[in-house]
Amino acid sequence: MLESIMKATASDLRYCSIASTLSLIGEKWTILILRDVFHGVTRFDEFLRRLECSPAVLSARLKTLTEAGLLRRVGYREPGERERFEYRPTRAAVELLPVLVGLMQWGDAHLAQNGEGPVQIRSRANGQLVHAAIVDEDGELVSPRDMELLPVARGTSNT
Amino acid sequence: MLESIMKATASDLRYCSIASTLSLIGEKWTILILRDVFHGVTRFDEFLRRLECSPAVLSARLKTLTEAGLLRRVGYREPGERERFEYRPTRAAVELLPVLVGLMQWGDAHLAQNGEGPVQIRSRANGQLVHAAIVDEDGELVSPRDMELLPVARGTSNT
DNA sequence: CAGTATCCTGAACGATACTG
DNA sequence: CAGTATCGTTCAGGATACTG
Repeated sequence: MLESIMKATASDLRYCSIASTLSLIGEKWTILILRDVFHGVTRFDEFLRRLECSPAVLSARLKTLTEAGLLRRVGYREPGERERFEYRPTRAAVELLPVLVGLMQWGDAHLAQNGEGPVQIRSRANGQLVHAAIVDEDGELVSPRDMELLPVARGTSNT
Repeated sequence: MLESIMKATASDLRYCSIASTLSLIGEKWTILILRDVFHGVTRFDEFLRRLECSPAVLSARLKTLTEAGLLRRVGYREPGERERFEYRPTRAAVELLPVLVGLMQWGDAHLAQNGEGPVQIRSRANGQLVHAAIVDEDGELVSPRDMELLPVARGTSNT
């Protein structure tokens, strides 16, 4: 039943956007940094305490994420201190939320002891639990079996 | 504006479901294998050709994914041949689709040349493009700023 | 506090040869 | 065809010391 959800002609998947995105954020700590950013963490020291990774790795990942436009460095200065920086999510980072929420809910459902994890995400509007889903342009839910995968011709027909 | 999307008390994130899920499927080739599975790839040799990874790595990942319940091995036998196996996605794998679609659309939007990737996913019902989103229990879209993150007490209050 | 520099280890990966 | 076995390498990451 499931094998026919998507059936592609052999489009060139080496240029696949999944692979591209993973090459940017697929390293071990990167998504966890983003997770903490959405938890409100902004400062180097706090990332370090919560992630328990090495400062060198943290520094490198923050730099990559900043250069990629997922975080922006915002200067601040406590009175009498030198300028320091906070790391805040950009709109591009927010657009990764479905991925983060999707990873979380999958782990909740399949890896947590009783099917629920240590964190819930609710809508402020009505208190309902939220979840990642696939929707069409009208916002209507699309079932996996109704999804059709289409390779996009590129650089062949026009000029 | 964005920093307050979620604001958590310091719940213990080492047991975070995002981290758990990533520890299972966060290795370099795993998600790309799943991608190909949803493209209809089922056989070892075809994975190998499309992924261009080493057979040892492929074998190990297929095993992990099968043991984790994301793929199932289905025997088949061509007449006169010995039994061989196909790898097909389980329901648990289908539940990862929002993650895959989310990764793809983020790459399309932020890494592809002209904002579109080599593959489109459309709804068979109405031909519309689909995308990963965050919805509430009624299926209504939830904006990131309306999301509220709540730590779940565990093992403290009852008994 | 907010990082950078250095050294080291291990694991993931690539290449390749081999097997039923 | 569908894998397993072996070997070598590279690179991410851990530990730790250091700097403005």
